[in-house]
Amino acid sequence: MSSITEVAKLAGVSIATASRVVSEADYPVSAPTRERVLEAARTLDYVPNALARGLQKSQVPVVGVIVHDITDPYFAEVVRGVEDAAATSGFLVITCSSERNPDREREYVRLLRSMRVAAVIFAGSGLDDPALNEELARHVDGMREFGAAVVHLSPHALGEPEVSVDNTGGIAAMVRALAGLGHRRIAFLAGPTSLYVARQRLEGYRLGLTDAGLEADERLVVHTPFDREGGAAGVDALRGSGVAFTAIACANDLLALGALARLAELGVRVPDDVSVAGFDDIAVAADTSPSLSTVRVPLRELGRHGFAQVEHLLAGRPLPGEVLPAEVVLRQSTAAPAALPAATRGTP
Amino acid sequence: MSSITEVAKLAGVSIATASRVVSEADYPVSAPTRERVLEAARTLDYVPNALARGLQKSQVPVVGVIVHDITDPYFAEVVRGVEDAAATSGFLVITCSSERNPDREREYVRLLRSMRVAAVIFAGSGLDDPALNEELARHVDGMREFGAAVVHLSPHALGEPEVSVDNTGGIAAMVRALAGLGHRRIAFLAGPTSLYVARQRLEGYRLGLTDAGLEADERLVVHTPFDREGGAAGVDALRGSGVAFTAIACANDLLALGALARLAELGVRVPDDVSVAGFDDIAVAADTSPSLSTVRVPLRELGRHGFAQVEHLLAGRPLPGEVLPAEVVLRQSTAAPAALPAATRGTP
DNA sequence: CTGAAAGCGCTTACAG
DNA sequence: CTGAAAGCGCTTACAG
Repeated sequence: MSSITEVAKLAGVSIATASRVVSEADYPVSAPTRERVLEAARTLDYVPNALARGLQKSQVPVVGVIVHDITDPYFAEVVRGVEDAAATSGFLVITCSSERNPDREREYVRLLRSMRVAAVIFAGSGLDDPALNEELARHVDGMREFGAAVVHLSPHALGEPEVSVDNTGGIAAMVRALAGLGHRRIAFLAGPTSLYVARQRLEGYRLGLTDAGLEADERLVVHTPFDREGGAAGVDALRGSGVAFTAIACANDLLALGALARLAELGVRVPDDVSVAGFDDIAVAADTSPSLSTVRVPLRELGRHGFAQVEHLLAGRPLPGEVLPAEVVLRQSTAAPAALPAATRGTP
Repeated sequence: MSSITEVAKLAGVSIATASRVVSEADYPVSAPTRERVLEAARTLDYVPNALARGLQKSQVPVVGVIVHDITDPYFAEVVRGVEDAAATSGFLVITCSSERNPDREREYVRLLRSMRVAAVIFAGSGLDDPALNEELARHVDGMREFGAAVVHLSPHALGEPEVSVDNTGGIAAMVRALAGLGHRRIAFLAGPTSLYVARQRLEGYRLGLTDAGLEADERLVVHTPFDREGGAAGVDALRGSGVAFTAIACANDLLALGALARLAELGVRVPDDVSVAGFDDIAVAADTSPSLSTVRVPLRELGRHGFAQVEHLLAGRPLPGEVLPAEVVLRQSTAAPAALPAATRGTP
């Protein structure tokens, strides 16, 4: 693997000049000299050493993305958005599936620091874990100190996210849509209590209820983990409690998928017996049967904007905070409640 | 951010000694000295600079994974396996969604080379593109030359994959299973012709047909891209051709998902009117309705074994090539063909 | 067991 | 416009 020294030698110039040419530095080099260096680099198949350059600059063109789990379609989509934007700028993307495990998260941040990555994007929501957050704050300060950009894509303990999605408004809109179909008893699979994003969505549920003039009933709110199993467990909890409901809004699509599967097992028809709605609009939401009504969140966009913010931060001109819109998408899993007299359907 | 120089100073030793302690070098250092260095590192919150170390060693503890698309559940699962194994060894994982685009793939490999990553794992299958493969071969040679490990997880132009999955055997087993249910006319959505992995699976289809004593009919084989849209298009092509079939085997789950969706739109009942089977067993396969019969491939395992191979390669002791088993999983999307007299059902 | 020194491959004031 | 030289933070023969 040839180094800049060899390129310089072949071109008959100093390594300083060679460096200026190949690194596209903003520094005058005569056209013929430049051409000779470029030619030498080409014939030697020169690939600059990013580590040497990074050591100099205390920074490599790499962005780390901390996600809950890359196999969760939500995060895969966000990471893809980051990747696409990053590729355009010659940045590489490191994915870190922390499983929301403080130890794993800690370890990943440590490794990213040791790599002197130019930026870290926290794609997952913050956990309400004071000890972890304190340590994270230390690391984040440490990273910013040496010039790294830190960007959050969802609510967390350390401040406002730089880019995020309208969680509260999105869920509220879905609840209003369900109310608009005639539902009065709308249950909510709220996800874990310890996650800030889940709290925002729960707030959205309450807001939607208020907007629709419906009364809140805490027995209709079930907390479970944010996955398929949680959705199934939520359905069981709801049915076990004996409380009446005609629709289930879910804080994310994975919960809705789990709920759909469990209801099918139980022989409960969707949407005939109960309506189900998700949140996120991951790719499979359109492929389930019945297809899932949900709230579309521009996830890839979220990743792209996250990286855009990184670039602005690195350039010293941070963009103002940004909240991406969420939009209700009604598919087959929601309908007017069966028990309702036809006349009242559709009037909220 | 403190450096080893400061640690050495605080501990009152040379940087050589400090280095030997913090890098856990295999070199004798007296216990009390060691303790003082460790103590100093702790109080200074010392995080070693991986770039400086990597510059020395011409290698950083990072593995790049080239995938088709991280939002494709197949690849997300493989990457997760790599990540889990890598984390155990203190390696970070860079994901590169190349979209099977030669230019993107080229550019990613170049960036990975410039980063001096310790290894590159090609998770996606090879493309039959001579120009690209020639260039890839050059890069791969270049990487191996400076000590990087290169591992392939599926068939490609440059040789046998180090770790892979029994594509041919898996599809053949599924075809035999369908024949076992009584199907005689089994169509095959084969994916793209230019992908080596698709060719292996097509071979598996033919093998399964032969095993079951069924005749091949080329009109039953449809080539489309490896995604949902391809599955829908495949169904249309099959129906448009007017050829008779009672089952559709698909070369991957995404095709099957697309087929399922299109059949539902068309009012064709699955499995009553036609059986559908996939390949890979991605997470959603169990959640569709009807749930998808498929071939389970240990994807996370594939990623884990891929990284294990990387470590062995880096240690200079490559593991022998390995083919992971694939296993038929029958769910709701397959059944005996309706037209068949009950007496003959189940006998192949 | 300990340390002084060279060197990994770049970038960038500084001098010309 | 060009180049000599210092330095980024480590590791590792080499000498003691």
